Amino acid sequence: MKKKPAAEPAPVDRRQDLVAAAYQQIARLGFEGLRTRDVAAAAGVNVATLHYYFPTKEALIGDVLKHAMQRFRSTMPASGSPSEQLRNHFAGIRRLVREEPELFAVMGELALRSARDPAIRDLYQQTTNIWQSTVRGLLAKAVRDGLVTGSRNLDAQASLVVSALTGASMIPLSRPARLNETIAELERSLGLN
Amino acid sequence: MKKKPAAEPAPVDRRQDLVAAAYQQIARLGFEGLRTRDVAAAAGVNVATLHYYFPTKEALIGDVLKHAMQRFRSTMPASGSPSEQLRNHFAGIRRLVREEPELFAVMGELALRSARDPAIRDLYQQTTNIWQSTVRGLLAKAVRDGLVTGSRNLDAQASLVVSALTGASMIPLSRPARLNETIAELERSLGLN
DNA sequence: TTCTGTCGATCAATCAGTTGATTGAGGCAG
DNA sequence: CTGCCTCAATCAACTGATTGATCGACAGAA
Repeated sequence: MKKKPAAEPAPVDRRQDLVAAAYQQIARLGFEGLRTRDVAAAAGVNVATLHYYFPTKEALIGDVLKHAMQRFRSTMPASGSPSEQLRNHFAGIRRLVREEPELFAVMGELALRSARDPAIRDLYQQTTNIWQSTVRGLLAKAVRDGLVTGSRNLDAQASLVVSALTGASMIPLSRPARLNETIAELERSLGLN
Repeated sequence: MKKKPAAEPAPVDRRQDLVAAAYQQIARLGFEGLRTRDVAAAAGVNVATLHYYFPTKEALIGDVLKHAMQRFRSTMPASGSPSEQLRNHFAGIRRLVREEPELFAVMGELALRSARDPAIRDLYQQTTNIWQSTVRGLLAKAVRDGLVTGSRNLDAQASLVVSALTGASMIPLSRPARLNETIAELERSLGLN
């Protein structure tokens, strides 16, 4: 009665469901509040089933981590002139914060945990390193094309961009407008207007 | 043998010791790894003694929160011209990150937790609101005195400062130089050189 | 039959918080 | 001073609840 065992057209990917459930749980309650039972229940299965797909809780977290990082990389710029790409990147983050705030809650949790957990640190740092050098590369190209008011220090500019976006997206804001203001001022200071 | 019961000049403030122990524990392991027994042991007392001073774990965390926030406010600028105060503020944070990194680990934990815990949210947001408006006030004064290259939007500039410093200090950095670069670029973009 | 997926039941470990007892310092009456 | 009382502070041991993980059973598909 509680489940139709057969004739299910979409065979539901349990693995994916469990990762998604854990992801939501972390977004709402942090790692502190992550319970295997709750994750299993949210995915509509028994705890034992969770352990059928993931040997340990850590293994499940590993998959959540991969999922979050991959999701985050989708904000990386793609096409257009360098300064357009930068503006699109900023707009992409702004949109993602609005439409998918859970991602940044999870990213924040992962960022803090990366200080203690080597497995998380590797993937997290890899992602932010790519981020930083991507921004730096775009700034370099933009300067070369004479599109922005170039500073002498591209590393410093890229660091400011990454720091500001990190701080404004991953940390809960007391001032709701802060993200928009931060991005606006970032664009101004880079001469992207 | 382990303690001189009488004639003790410093009668050890247990309450303070317990808060300090919890503070260090959070800095090292996050809220996830905060165990009342470990805190008590680190303070050299029994769990029951901890509960003698703090009715619950939450009450203990409350005192840790107050301690951390008060500590953080010590970076707030004090004297000098507006632009000097801003530079001093940045230097103060840079120094504190170097000399007392635990504070920012704890601040990061509290910041994330503030999204779920109303008790933490109140104090945390109050602190960041004061921070933001202090920076904004200094920028306003600096512009009035003609000391910096003023932008039209002081709120946006203050938001960038707060976002960038938050992101560069509370989130573990993959790129160690990022904090210095961020501050340097912040000063440049505000015309503080 | 055998393999895959699922579940109810259960275990061992861990945790926050409690209980009852002990210790030592200070007050104070004799 | 001495003996008695009180009380803040402390501890060892326990409780009740929760948690991650495991086991054996069982159903359906191949």
